[in-house]
Amino acid sequence: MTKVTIQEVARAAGVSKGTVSRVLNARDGVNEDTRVNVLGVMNQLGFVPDPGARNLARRGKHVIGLSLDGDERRGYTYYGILREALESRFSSEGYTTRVFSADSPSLFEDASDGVILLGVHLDDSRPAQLKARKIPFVMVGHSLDHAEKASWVDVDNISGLHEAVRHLTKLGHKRIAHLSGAPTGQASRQRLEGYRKALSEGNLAFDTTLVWDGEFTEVGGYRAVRRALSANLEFTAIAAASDEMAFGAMLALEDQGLRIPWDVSVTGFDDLPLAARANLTTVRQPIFVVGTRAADLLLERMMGKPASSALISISLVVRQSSAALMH
Amino acid sequence: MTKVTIQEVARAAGVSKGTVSRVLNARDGVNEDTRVNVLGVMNQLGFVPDPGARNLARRGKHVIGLSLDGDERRGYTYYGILREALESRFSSEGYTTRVFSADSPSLFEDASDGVILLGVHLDDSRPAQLKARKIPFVMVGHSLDHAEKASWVDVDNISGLHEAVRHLTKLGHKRIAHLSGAPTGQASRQRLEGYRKALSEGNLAFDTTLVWDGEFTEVGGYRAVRRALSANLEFTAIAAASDEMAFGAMLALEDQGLRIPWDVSVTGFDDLPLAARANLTTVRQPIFVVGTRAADLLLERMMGKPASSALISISLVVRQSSAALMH
DNA sequence: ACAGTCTTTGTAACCGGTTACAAGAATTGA
DNA sequence: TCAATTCTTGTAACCGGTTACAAAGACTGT
Repeated sequence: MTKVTIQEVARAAGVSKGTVSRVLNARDGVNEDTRVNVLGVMNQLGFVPDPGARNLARRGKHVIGLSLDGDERRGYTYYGILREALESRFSSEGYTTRVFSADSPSLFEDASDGVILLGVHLDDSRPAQLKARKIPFVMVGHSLDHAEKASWVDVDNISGLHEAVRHLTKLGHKRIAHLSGAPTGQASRQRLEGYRKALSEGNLAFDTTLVWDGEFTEVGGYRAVRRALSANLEFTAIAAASDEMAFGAMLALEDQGLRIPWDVSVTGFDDLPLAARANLTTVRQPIFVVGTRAADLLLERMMGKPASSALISISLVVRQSSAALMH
Repeated sequence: MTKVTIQEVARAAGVSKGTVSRVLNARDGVNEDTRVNVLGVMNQLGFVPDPGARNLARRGKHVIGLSLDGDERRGYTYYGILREALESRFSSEGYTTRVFSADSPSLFEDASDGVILLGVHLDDSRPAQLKARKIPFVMVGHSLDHAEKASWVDVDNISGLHEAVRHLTKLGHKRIAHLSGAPTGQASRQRLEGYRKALSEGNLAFDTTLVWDGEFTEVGGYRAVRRALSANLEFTAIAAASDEMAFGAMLALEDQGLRIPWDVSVTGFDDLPLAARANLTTVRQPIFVVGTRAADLLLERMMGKPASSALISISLVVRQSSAALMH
C-alpha cells in the first residue's frame, strides 16, 4: 500500500494531472467519458489526495470551526467520537479543524470557512451570529426554531425513546419512569415526547411524578433515583434519556439492594462503549454516522448548495438490564 | 497580519531560502552569526512555518499517536485541554495527531513517528510494546517503574495534596478526610502520600476510615460521602484527589443539609473551569503546560536526544469552599 | 605560496496537488 | 464550406517549504 499520487492516476488513465485534478474537484468542463474513466482509475488505485498538498495549492487556510456549547459535561466519549468523525472527513478534504467553546465568539472573527455547531439550544445566539457573518454552518442536534433556515443533522430522538419504552411495555411494565436531561435542551424534550407517545400507545397514564430530572449526568441520575426511592414511588422500569444517567440510576438501585433487571429494568440512550460492559439495554446513536453526515452537509453548503438536513435513524440494542416484569 | 513566508524572511535577512530552512530546523553547518540574525528576523516578522508545506516537503506522513487508556471516565475537560495543547504544538511542527484507545494496538503498527501515552498504570503493556517497536514515546502522568527508562511529564502530585491539606490544617481542621481516586493509579497513590505527609506534619493521626475511594468520578465522590455520613464518621474537611470527586462530595453534603464551608470545608485537584464557578478551593494543574512540555519532550526524543522528564509544579487556588474551622 | 579540508551558503529540483492560459478538436451558423 | 464558438485537455507556474549538490571562502600544514 504505497501512496499513490495524482501523477500516477494521470498516467494510468492516459490524461494529464490537470484533468485528474479537475475530476477530483468536480469542476465542470470535463468530458463525461473521461470523468468516469478517471474516477474508475482513482478508485482502482485507491487514490487518496494529500490534504497538506491540497491546502498548500489552494491558497488560504481552509479551516473549519467546531463550536461546543458550555455544556461540556455531556461526556468525553460522545464528543470524542463525533469529533473523530468530523475530523477524518474534513482532513481528507484538506480542511483543518479547530475547536472553540461557545463563550469565545472570537473564533467567528478568525477566518473559518465553515462551522459545525454542537449542542444548540433554544436561546442560542450562535446561528444568528454566523448568519450575519455569512459563514456556512451545520447544527448537530438541531433546535426547531432554526430548523427551517439552516442545515442540521440529528438523530430521531422521539422514536428512540418511543422504541425503548415500547420495549418495556411489551415486557409487561406498567409503571415506567423517565430520567430526563436538561429541560431546556431540544433533545430532552423530544425524548420526553417519545416517552409519552409510547405510554399512550400502551394505554398507560402519564404520571408527572415519574419524570425525573437527571441533568444528563451520572450523578444526576443517581440522585434522582435515590430521591424517588426515598419518596417510595412505585415503578418497575426506568427509561433514561442518556446512558450516563442510566449508569447513575443503576448504581443507586444497587446501593439500595435492588437487582437489575429482577426488581427494576433500566434502559439508556447513546450506546456508549461502557454500555456494553454494563449490559445496558439502550438506544444506539450512530455517532460516527452523524458526524460524517454533518461534515458532508457543511461541505455542500460551502460549495454554495442550499441548506438541507438529515434525520439519522436509531435502533434499540437489547441487553440484560431489561427483562419481563415479574410478580 | 498577512502570512509571512520563508522567502520573505530570507529576503529580509539577506540570505537564501535554504539557509532560513536550515536555521528553522536547527541543522548544523550554519554560522552562528547568521543563525542569530535569521532567528531575529523570523521573530520580528512573526514567521510561522506552514505545517502543510513542511509535511509535503519532508517525505512521509509524520503522524504522532495519542494513546488513551480505557479510563475515559476521567472527563472530557482534562483530556480535551491536554489534547488541545498537544495538537497545537505538534501541528506547528508539521505533525498530525491521531487518537487511539489503548485496546487497539493496531495503531502502533500504523506508522507513528512518536506516541504520547496517557494514563499509564502499573501493569500497562504499552511502554514495553513501544520500546520493542523502537517508537519514541512520552508518558503523561508517569508510573515509577517505567520512569528510569523513558521520558515522562507529570505534575507534582505529592506536594499538590500536601499543600491542600496543609491549607486545611492551618485553618484549624483536625478531622480531614481524603477522597481518593483509583487505587491502581500512580497519581492516586502520590496524592494519598501528600495527604499523609501533611497530616503527620500537622501532628494528626492517619485514620484509614477517613480515606474513601471515589473512583475519580463525580458519582463516586457523591456515594463515598453519602456512605461516610450514614456511618456517622466525624470530619470537618474533605481533601479530594480530583475536582470531579469534590463536586460529587459537595452535592452529597448539600443533599444532607450541610453547608460549605460552614459545616465542612472541601478542596479539589485540577482546577477545571467548573471549579471557579463552584467556588472550589483546589490545586491547579497547568494542563496546558503539561501538554506543551510533553510535546517538546517527544519531539526531542524523535530527534534522537536521550530521554528526560519534567515534573510540573502546581499551586493552590483558594476559594470559598474552605474556611477556618468553627466550633 | 599552494594544494587539501572544512565551513558556510546559494541554487535548483522536488513534494502533491491547483489553476490560469493556450491550443486543438468538435460543433455551430450562415 | 469556412469562420466563430464552445468543449476538452495539456502545459507550466505556483503554493511554502526541504535538501542534495556545488561552489566560494576561510583555514590548515608544509
